[in-house]
Amino acid sequence: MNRDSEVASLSLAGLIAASGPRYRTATEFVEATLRTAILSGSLGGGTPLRQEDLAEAFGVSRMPVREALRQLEAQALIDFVPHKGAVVTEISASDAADTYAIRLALEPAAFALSIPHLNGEDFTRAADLIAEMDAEPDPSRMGELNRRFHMSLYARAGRPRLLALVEGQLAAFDRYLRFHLAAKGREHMSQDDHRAMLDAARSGDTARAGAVLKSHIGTAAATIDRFFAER
Amino acid sequence: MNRDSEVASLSLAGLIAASGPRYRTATEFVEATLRTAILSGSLGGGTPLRQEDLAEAFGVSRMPVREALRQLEAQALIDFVPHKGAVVTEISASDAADTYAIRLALEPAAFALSIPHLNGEDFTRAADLIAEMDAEPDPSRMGELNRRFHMSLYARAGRPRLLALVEGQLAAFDRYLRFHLAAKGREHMSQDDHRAMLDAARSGDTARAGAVLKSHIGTAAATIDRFFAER
DNA sequence: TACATCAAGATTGGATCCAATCAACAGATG
DNA sequence: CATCTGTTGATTGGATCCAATCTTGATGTA
Repeated sequence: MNRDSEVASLSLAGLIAASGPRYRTATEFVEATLRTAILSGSLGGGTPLRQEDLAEAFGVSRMPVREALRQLEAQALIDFVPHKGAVVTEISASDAADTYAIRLALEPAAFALSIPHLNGEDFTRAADLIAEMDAEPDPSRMGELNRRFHMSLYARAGRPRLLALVEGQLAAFDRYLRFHLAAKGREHMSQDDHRAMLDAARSGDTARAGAVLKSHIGTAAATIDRFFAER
Repeated sequence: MNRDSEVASLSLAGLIAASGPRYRTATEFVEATLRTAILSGSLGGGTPLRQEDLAEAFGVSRMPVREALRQLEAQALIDFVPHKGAVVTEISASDAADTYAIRLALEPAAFALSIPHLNGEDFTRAADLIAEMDAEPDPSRMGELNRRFHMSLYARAGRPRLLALVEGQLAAFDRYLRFHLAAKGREHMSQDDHRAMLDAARSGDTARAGAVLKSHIGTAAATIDRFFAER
């Protein structure tokens, strides 16, 4: 066993032990844990993922590991290198730009479709999530809250596949959110954006909501770009 | 073996025999063949797909079948019903609307990013594909040609993940293209749209190109909607 | 010393086997 | 006659085993 694999196993050990929800199948367990580890940065880009090591770390056979890796490959989180094992895909300015281009295309569409059908309960939930984010000290939980906030505003779009795509892109964005938070200290800027989005949605102003959202995503993109440029 | 499964096997037999390209792995072979069968309509919505039957039909074990089904589930082409087997997802007006909403969001973005970098070779290829579509008598090949035409215009967007998403949506669209072709006879309408898209791209008119593309997608959506409404 | 060749190790994809779970149906019972 | 229950059959998820392929390092030679 080489050192990289040991590192991967050690990084995973905590996550595996802390596996809160109980999964229906071992494959789900492995996939969800690996995805969390990659998106949160516990498994950094370039980390090799050998099936046998992962199977041992998870206490399962190689088969659920294999299926989980396939799923992660489909989500562009890992690359398969034939006869060398899977490796966690590297993050890069260009990959981040890709994510932002997709978000910029999809999210305003989902938002516009959703706004006319949002109700009071939705607005309350979104406001609660803003408050939660203001109070949340743990940066690693920020990704989920951010994702839930955005999704709460898109939820009434009535387009399940569109929403699934958006949610996937927001999850992919988690890999970069860490840098964003690091660069912006406590990220008050985007909380202002979030409030503006909610306000616009409340008043049913679809055009303004779209403009705010695009600017929100654009600001985040610029922050990440700057981060990559500065190294 | 129940009758539905026999139908599925029979539908597949031809495709399996005609498998032109040689695949690197059995999983790829099964996945590609099943996807083609579903997208082309050979396997209609609701068809149950039992792993054992498929394994027998493909001449492989259940394992590559299982992995292929997982991939297809991730692409929303099949649903897993626990302890009942997988079934091909039903197509519906609402699902079609979902596909169109996604295309309408993603494709203009890809087009706009690509247009400034398109070169003469790209335009020639696109024009060739239009000519090919004009001459193609086989409706089942139209989907691939249509997809390649669209992708040829987006190819220079420089956003690999965005393009992968777009290509996936265009492939999903194949399931509806059959109805579109049936409704429009020889579909000269959208060939006009295709020429207009190419013209706009050639002259570098990003705004007009986007407008034409949106109208193109909107027209197709309306045709499909009408088709579903009429039954 | 550089390079070609070959053997051993590692890694994956696939096959077969086993256990757990659930659906469906027959039969009993109120 | 409706309903509940127990049993059987079907189906999947997971484990273990095997074969094929590639990488890598050692070794011999020009």
